[in-house]
Amino acid sequence: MGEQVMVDWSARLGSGREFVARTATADRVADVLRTRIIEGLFPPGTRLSEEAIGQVLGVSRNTLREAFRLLCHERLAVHELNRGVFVRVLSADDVVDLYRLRRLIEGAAVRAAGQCPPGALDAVRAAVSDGEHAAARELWREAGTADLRFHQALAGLLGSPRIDELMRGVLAELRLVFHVMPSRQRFHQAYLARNREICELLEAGNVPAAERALTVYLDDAERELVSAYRERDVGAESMGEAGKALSR
Amino acid sequence: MGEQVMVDWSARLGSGREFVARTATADRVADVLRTRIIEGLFPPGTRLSEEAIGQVLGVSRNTLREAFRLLCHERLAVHELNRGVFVRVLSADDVVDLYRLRRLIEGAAVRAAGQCPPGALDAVRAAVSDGEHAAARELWREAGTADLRFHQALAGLLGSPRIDELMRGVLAELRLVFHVMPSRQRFHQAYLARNREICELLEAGNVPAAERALTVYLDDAERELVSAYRERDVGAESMGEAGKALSR
DNA sequence: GATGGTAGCATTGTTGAACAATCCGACAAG
DNA sequence: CTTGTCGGATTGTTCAACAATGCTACCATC
Repeated sequence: MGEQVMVDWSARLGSGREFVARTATADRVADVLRTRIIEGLFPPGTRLSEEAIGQVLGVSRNTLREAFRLLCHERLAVHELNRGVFVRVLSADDVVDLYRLRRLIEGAAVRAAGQCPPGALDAVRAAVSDGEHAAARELWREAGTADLRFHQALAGLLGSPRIDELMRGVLAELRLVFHVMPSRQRFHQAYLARNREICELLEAGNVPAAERALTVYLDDAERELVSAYRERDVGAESMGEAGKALSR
Repeated sequence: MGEQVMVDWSARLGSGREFVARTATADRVADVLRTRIIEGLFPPGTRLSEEAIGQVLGVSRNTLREAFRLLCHERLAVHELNRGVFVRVLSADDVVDLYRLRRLIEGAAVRAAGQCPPGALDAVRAAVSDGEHAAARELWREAGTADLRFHQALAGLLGSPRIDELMRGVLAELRLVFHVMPSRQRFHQAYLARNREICELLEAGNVPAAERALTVYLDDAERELVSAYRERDVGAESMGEAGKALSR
């Protein structure tokens, strides 16, 4: 008899558990570094010195190394033995692969939007209008994050925790790509209108049209990024090709 | 003049780079623990003691902790603050989520098999016959790994490094699920014939039929695993429900 | 008998120092 | 211009120490 209420308690208390349970320092350090990397304070290629960062953040080298491992596992950094960890610098191939994943995930999400419960699109709609408001006030940084949150919400339609985290990782990697591009503010702004279009098509239940719009969106974005890479590469042909190949 | 041959050298040497570069001990430790976990030597729920394992493997606690972080990030273990790390014990919800991911990945892979270059199905075909040979000789362990390799090869048709690694993680988690099931040998064996069917349909270019067969395959497997969980859960209701819920 | 406190022990969290191994740049020699 | 070589700087790894936390058993109280 009392059984039911106890289960009820535990279910509601469980949601607050991650609040009471403080996180380990290594996790917090990883969080800090992750945001620093994503926000561009550490440009791709930057070396993350154990001693320097450890001193600034006030943590020991051992703890810091645990955090580095996590970042490397998330592909935000790379670990070269006896040389240290560096902020990841992505190649054009990486961009292609990332958009392959996006097509897979977001495409499935749009197709699944048909049999979603009402209210599932709330987060999507909110991200769209947030982006527009930010753009109207010329807050380009906010507009960019809103753009990414739109696609995160899109992936969320699948209702899968693993896909949510996968998408988080994909978008984090993508932000690394954006930093290579000049003026990423304009880049995001150009796509805000398309976000609204996709959102409205979904609300109207027109899944095929939404899927087509999404495909065009992703194809255009990928093309733009890859061509930006091509231009940048021909501009940096000062170093010998052989040395470049060996350095990877 | 000599430029061309140098580029040639570097391209071929680059493939051997990961051979010469020894891996760090933390990575090797993580490898060992990973195989121990997925082979079932450490059953789900087992606590991984820092001192005990560190002593056996001859590594220091700090190095071991780096390895633990990796395993937690791969979802093969969970880290509870001030309590240690435990081999992950998956819930029925996890099974559902994992099969959602499998449907997404493998479904896309089968659909992409149409425009794959000839020879792309070689790995798939090899996994199928390996599994049959192993089953014929009643090597159930080998048959099980061949089954998983079949699906890994299927995902490989997408030609995406990230999806390959994602699939590796998904299958590793699933092996954790299999250990909960009694007699996982029989489980895999029953699906070997379906693997051949899917493979032959793909070789014949009949993509829609292959996709249907795959869907049935995944639905059946998921149903079987989830029902096994349900049975196990009602059998283990000796412990209070509230306590069980809070322990997560 | 059930609840609540408390002391002790084992384990984890984190740090700092230490030493070996490795990389990198500079500089000299052919 | 290439090839050794040397020294400084950084990473790889271990060890020892201490604080913080969790667990268990025991005891007291109602």
